[in-house]
Amino acid sequence: MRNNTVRDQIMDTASRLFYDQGYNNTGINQIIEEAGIAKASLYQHFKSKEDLLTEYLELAGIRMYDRMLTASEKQTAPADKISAIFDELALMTQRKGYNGCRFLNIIAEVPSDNERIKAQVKAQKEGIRELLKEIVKPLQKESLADELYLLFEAVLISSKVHGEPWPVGVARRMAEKLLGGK
Amino acid sequence: MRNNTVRDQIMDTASRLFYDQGYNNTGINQIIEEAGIAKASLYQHFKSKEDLLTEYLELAGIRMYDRMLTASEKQTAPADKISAIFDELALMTQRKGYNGCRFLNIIAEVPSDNERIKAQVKAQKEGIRELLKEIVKPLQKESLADELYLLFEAVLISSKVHGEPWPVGVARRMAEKLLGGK
Amino acid sequence: MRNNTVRDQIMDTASRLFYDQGYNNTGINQIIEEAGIAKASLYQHFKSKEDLLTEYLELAGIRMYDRMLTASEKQTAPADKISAIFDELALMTQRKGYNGCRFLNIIAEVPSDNERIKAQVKAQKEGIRELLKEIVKPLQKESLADELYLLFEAVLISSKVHGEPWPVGVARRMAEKLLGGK
Amino acid sequence: MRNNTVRDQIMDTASRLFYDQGYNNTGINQIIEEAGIAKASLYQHFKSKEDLLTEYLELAGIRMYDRMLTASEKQTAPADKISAIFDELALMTQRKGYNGCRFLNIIAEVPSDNERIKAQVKAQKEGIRELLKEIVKPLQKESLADELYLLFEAVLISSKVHGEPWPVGVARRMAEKLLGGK
DNA sequence: AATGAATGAGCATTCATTCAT
DNA sequence: AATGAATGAATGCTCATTCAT
Repeated sequence: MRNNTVRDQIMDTASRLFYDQGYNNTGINQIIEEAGIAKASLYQHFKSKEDLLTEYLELAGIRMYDRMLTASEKQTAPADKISAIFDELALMTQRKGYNGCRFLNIIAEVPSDNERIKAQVKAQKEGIRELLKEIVKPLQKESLADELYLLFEAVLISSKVHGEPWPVGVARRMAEKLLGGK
Repeated sequence: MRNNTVRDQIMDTASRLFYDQGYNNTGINQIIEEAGIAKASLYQHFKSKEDLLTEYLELAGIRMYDRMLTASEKQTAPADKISAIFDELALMTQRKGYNGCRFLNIIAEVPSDNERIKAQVKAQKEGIRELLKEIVKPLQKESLADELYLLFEAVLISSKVHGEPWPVGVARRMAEKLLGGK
Repeated sequence: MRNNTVRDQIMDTASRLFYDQGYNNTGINQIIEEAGIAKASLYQHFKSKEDLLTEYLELAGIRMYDRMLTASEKQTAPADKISAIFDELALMTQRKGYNGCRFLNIIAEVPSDNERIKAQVKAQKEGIRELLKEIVKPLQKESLADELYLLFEAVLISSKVHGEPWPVGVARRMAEKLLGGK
Repeated sequence: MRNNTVRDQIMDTASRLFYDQGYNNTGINQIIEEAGIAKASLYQHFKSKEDLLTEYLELAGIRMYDRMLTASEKQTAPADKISAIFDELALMTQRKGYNGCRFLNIIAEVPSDNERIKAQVKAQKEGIRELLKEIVKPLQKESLADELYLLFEAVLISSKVHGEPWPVGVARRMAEKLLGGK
C-alpha cells in the first residue's frame, strides 16, 4: 500500500496537463506550481521530465487497457464484447474535454529519434490489438482483429479532428458488419 | 512571376524540419541556420513562427489533396479510383522517413485553444472526405465515403505507430470489400 | 519653396510618434509604415534615427519659441506679455493628448553621454529663458526672468505628472505676484 | 531577517543603470552582467523587467521622501524646514552624476498607456506635495504648499537641463520670499 | 529619388536541470 | 524527504541600418 502522496500529486498534475495542453506545451514550472510542490521535490521523484512522461504513458496504458478489458468482460459473445468496447469509445470521445488519444498525441510530439517513447506507445497499441485478437479468436476470421483495431484508431483520431460524434457511429456500424450482423 | 528564392528556402527548410522533428521541437534558430539566412530575413517574410506553420499546412494540404486527386483521376470506375488512392497511401506510408500525417501531427502539438490551426487541419481533412464523397457518389451507398475516410485516417496513423506495412494492406482489403460487396 | 513631400511626411509622422510614444518606444518600422514610405527612402532623407530626432527637436523648438513670441507680441506691457504666455501654457497643457514637454521628454530618454542632443535641448530652453529676459527687461528686476522660467518649466512637467489643471493656475498666480500684482 | 544578497545585488545594479542610462537604454543583459549573476536568476527574483522598474521606483520613492522628511525634521519652524529641504535639493542636484529626478525621467520613458507606472510616479510626487502641505500648515497660507512644490519640481528638472547651480539658488530665494514675505 | 530584401546584434523571457542546505 | 536559489542554453522576436536594383 503506497502512501507517497507527493509523488501521486505530481503524477496527477502532470497527467492532466500533458493531456490537456500537450507534453511540450507543459513546463516543469507549471507542474510544480499546480501540484503545489517545490521544484527539487519533483526531481527527487522523477529524474527528468521524460521520466514523468514514461510513467504517464505507463499508467494511462494500464487504465485504457483495463477500461476496455472490463467493458468487454461484462459480455460473453465476441460481438457483444466488441460492441461494449465501442460503447466505451463513444463515452470517451464524446466526453467534454476529450483531446484525442494520449498515445497518438505523444507520438506526434516526440522527436522521431526517441525510440524509447515510440516503443512504449507502440506497445500500448499492441496491447489493445492483442485484446481484440483474444476477443474475436473464437470467430476464426483472419485479420478481423486488425480490422477492428484500425476502426478503433480511426475513431480516436477522427473524433479529435472533427469534434463530432459521427466517426464513432460510422465505425461502430462497420464493426457490426464485420462481426456478421446481417 | 515571383522570384522569392529566399522565402522558398525558408519554407522548404521549415517544412522539412516541422515534419521530421515536429513543430515545437523545431526552433527558429535551427530553421535559419539550415536555411542559411539571417533571423530578421525570416521575419521579413513571415511575421511569426505560427505564420510559418499556417503556410506549411496550406502547402501540404494542397499537395496532399492534389496527389490523391491526381491518382484517382487516372481511373474511371469509383472502385478503381479508391484503389489508386490506397496505392498512393501505400507509397506514402512505406516511404523511408514517413513520420505520420502532417496534419494529425500538428493537431497533437498545438494548444487546444488554438482554434485557427485546428480549423485549418479540420478543413484539410474535410477536403479529403469531400473528395471521397465525390468519387463514390455514383455508387449511391450512404456513408460509404465516411467509411473509406476512416480507413484512410487509420492507415495514416497506424502506419506511423507500428512502422509496418500491414495497416495499409488490411485497410485496402476492407475498402475493397466495401466497394465490391454487392 | 520646398516640395519634398516625402521628407515632410516622414518628419510629420516621426514627430507625432516621438511625442505620443516617446523616442525609444518608436521604431523605424512604425514610422515608415505610418508614413507610407519605404525604409530606404527614410534613410535617403535622414542618415540615422538620431538625425530624425535632431530635426524633430529643431522644428519643435522653433514652433514652441514662435508660439510664445507671437502670443507675447500681441501685448505691450511686460506683465501682459507674460500673462499671454501663461495663457498659451494653459492651452498647451490642458489639450487632450498633452504628453509633457517635448524637450524634457527627450532629455530623459537619451543616454547621459549624448552631449549633442542634451545641448540641443538646453539651447531650446535657453531660448525661452532669453525671451523671458527680453520681455521683463524694462522692469529691471534682477533674476525675475529666471523665476518666471522656473515657473514655466514647473508647469510643463507638473501638468504631465498630475494630469490636472492646477499647476498652471498656481504658477500663473505666482507669476502675477512676481510682476507686481498688488 | 532576510539574506537576499543576490536579489539586492540585482536591484542595486538595476537602480544604478536605470538612473544613469535610462530604463529603455538598459538591457537585461547589462544588468545581469554587471550584477554578475545568471539571467534566470534575475527572473527568479523579478518576474519581468517592469517588475524591476516598479520596485526601483518604490525604493527610490521611499528614499527620496525619507531624505526630505529627515532634513525637515531637524528644524522646527516651517520656514527652516523648507530651507532644509532646499539644502537637500542643492546637494542632490549639484552632486556629480546627477541625472535628473528618477520619477520625472521614468514618466518620460514609459508609453503613455502604462497607467500603473504613471500612477506610481504621480503617487510619489503627491507624497512630496503632502509633506510640504504638512510643513506649511501652521502658516495657514492657502496654496503655499503647491507653490513650493512647483519650485521643487522646477529645481529638479532645470538642474538637469542646464547642469548649472543657479536653478536651485533662484528657487530657494523665491521660496524664502513666499515664506518670509509678511 | 525610391525601393524591397537582407542583415548582425540585441531584446525580454522561459527552458529543464542541479546544487547547497 | 524536501526546498529555494541558481544556472547555461535556448526560446521567439525586433532593432536600426545597409545594399543591390
